[in-house]
Amino acid sequence: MNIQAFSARTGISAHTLRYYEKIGLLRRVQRLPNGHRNFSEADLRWIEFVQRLKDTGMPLEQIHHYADLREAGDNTLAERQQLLEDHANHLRESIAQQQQHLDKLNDKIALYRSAVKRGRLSCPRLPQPA
Amino acid sequence: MNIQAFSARTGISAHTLRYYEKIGLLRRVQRLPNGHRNFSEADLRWIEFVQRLKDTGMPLEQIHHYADLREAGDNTLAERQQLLEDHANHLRESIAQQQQHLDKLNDKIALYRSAVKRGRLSCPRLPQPA
DNA sequence: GCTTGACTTAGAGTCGACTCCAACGGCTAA
DNA sequence: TTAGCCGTTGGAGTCGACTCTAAGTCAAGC
Repeated sequence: MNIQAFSARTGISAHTLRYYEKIGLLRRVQRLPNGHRNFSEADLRWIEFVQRLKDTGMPLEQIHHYADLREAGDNTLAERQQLLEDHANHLRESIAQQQQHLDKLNDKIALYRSAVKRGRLSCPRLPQPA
Repeated sequence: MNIQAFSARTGISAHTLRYYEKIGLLRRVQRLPNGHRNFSEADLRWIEFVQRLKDTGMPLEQIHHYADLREAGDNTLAERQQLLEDHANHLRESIAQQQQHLDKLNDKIALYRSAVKRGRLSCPRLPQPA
């Protein structure tokens, strides 16, 4: 798979893919005799996992660390598991927080809905004069 | 409330508060005769709302736009409502997406759990030789 | 009167994550 | 054989959001 095809399948720009290889998120990408990258299905599975970590807020540096562990072999399994569990815990908390934010936002929207009907936002403390 | 007290109550650094005022997220902050800022309870409520928008992924530029609308008065109520509803919809989708990511992550962690017991990650296709 | 410390400003620097640029190579089609 | 692509590289530039620095003001305490 050349870089354009891989870009199309991952939704990551060719620029960014080269950048990821440069900083070590993608490693040992095969090359054709002319020097062009030749991405594999394994690269695809890996980059999809990288995307998941990134999309859930893990910094590239930490993903890089995970890649280091992965490269180091089976004696880093426990550390990788720990890393993923910590990340999953953060994610759980973050989702709960976002849900709270959403609830509050919906409260505010409800205020706006009735305010738009009245044409003003402020809610007077006292009944309007007759 | 001086900038330190306001910083303590919001969790936003004094640096960042000045920055927010500079870029127009905080407006018409009162000053003491010596030029020091004197934040009000209304400033507090506003900045907490700003934090909520920011924490849910709204760029400062869009929050700035909301501040513009707010400043323009009651004839922007409908537009503000729309902006918040759009944002709430994005947030809803984002939460669903994050939840999916979490589920997949948990699947992977489950794999790791059993892998750590075995001491290797790969799952052989065939039963082990006797 | 002098130091200390919190505050002020404009503007520069940092950081993470891209994003682009210039200069080049190799393949194909006219 | 030359034009037009697609690919390569190192390195520079951009962007959002801070974060810090330098130089200054001002009030309180010793």
